[in-house]
Amino acid sequence: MTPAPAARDKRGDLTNAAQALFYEQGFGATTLANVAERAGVPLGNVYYYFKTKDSLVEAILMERRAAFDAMVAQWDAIQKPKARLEAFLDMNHSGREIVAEHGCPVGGLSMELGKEHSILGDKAAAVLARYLEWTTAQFRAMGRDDADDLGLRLMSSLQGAMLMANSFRQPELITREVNRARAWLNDL
Amino acid sequence: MTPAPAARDKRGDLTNAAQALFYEQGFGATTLANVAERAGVPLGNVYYYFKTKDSLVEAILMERRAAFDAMVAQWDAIQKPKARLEAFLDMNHSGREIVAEHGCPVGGLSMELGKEHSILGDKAAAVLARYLEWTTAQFRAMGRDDADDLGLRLMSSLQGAMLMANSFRQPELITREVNRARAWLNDL
DNA sequence: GTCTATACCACGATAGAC
DNA sequence: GTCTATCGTGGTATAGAC
Repeated sequence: MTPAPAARDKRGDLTNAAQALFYEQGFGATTLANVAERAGVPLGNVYYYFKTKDSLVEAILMERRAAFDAMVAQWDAIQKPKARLEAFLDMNHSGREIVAEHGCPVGGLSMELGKEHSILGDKAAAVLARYLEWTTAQFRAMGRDDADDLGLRLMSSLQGAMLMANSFRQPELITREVNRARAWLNDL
Repeated sequence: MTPAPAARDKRGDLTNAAQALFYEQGFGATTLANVAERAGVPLGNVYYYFKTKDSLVEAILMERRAAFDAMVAQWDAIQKPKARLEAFLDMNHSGREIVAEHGCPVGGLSMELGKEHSILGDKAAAVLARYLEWTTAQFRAMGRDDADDLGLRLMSSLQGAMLMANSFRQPELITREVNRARAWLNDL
């Protein structure tokens, strides 16, 4: 048997590079040459894996959805719904530095792609909707019949805090809002 | 005396066109040819008024600041600070349809320009900061010494609502948040 | 001040050898 | 599957006649 020669996952390298660059610079400002370079792949070869730039961002949206689903799988092992939401808040808080630097990865893409490019914008919004559905489900599990309202309020306040934190480059604004949300959650 | 031949303000036409297009399509996605066409000005002539595309967006940022200052001048004629904030909320509510379609004009520019283009991003953030300063000043006039916190909370919740409303194309999300803010304001 | 023509470059995407 | 070379388009910005 020949020893397996550490097969390289070029497709994965490309989505990783693209994910980071679209997040840091935006979709429009990032060129496929940027992505290829960061992934260590020649430009021409990108097109073997992704026929267009659009299909690349679609792949990233799907990965983000999958990543969130994986987190959800962990959180759903927690007994109490309130504790699940607290875990969700913890995650939001732990990302505060990066978010203050580059904004919310999902919110940012949704905003950019939503302008003019309506097909891709809808796909980004669908990822955001998934976050919203999950938070709403937790409030419902808590027995609240205003769960829709509460879920929206939580997501909306976090999005607002992330936008302000990003505009002013102040991660503490996220800390503040997360703490407020934690207290609010306990008083419900 | 020759009758004044309805002098045309080309510079103004250009900033108006650019304002609308940057808002609808984003800064990066809008070409100077788009702007020129919408303004009814030949492409080459744009450069007589604005040396670069960047200087055009800077001019727009200044106009937005001036427009806000003009609103503020009206609101400041209102006696009670709480009523001034209510007027501010009314304005936010009245724009809900357009905001659901294209997002917050200031927040959107701040987000887009903040990515990579840090100089312009700061200028956009400065406009947002001005909104924040004004709301904070109203809470201070109400005698609250947590005015900083309250001002931030108001702006942040509005930004969050606008982002969600835009992602999902639902103006009612803004109505909801504005109503909540109104009630919150009364209970303070 | 105005406008046409165009330089110049960067990008997305393809062709085609290996 | 991989990679180089390149096409075609469309963008910012300029030159220079009027």
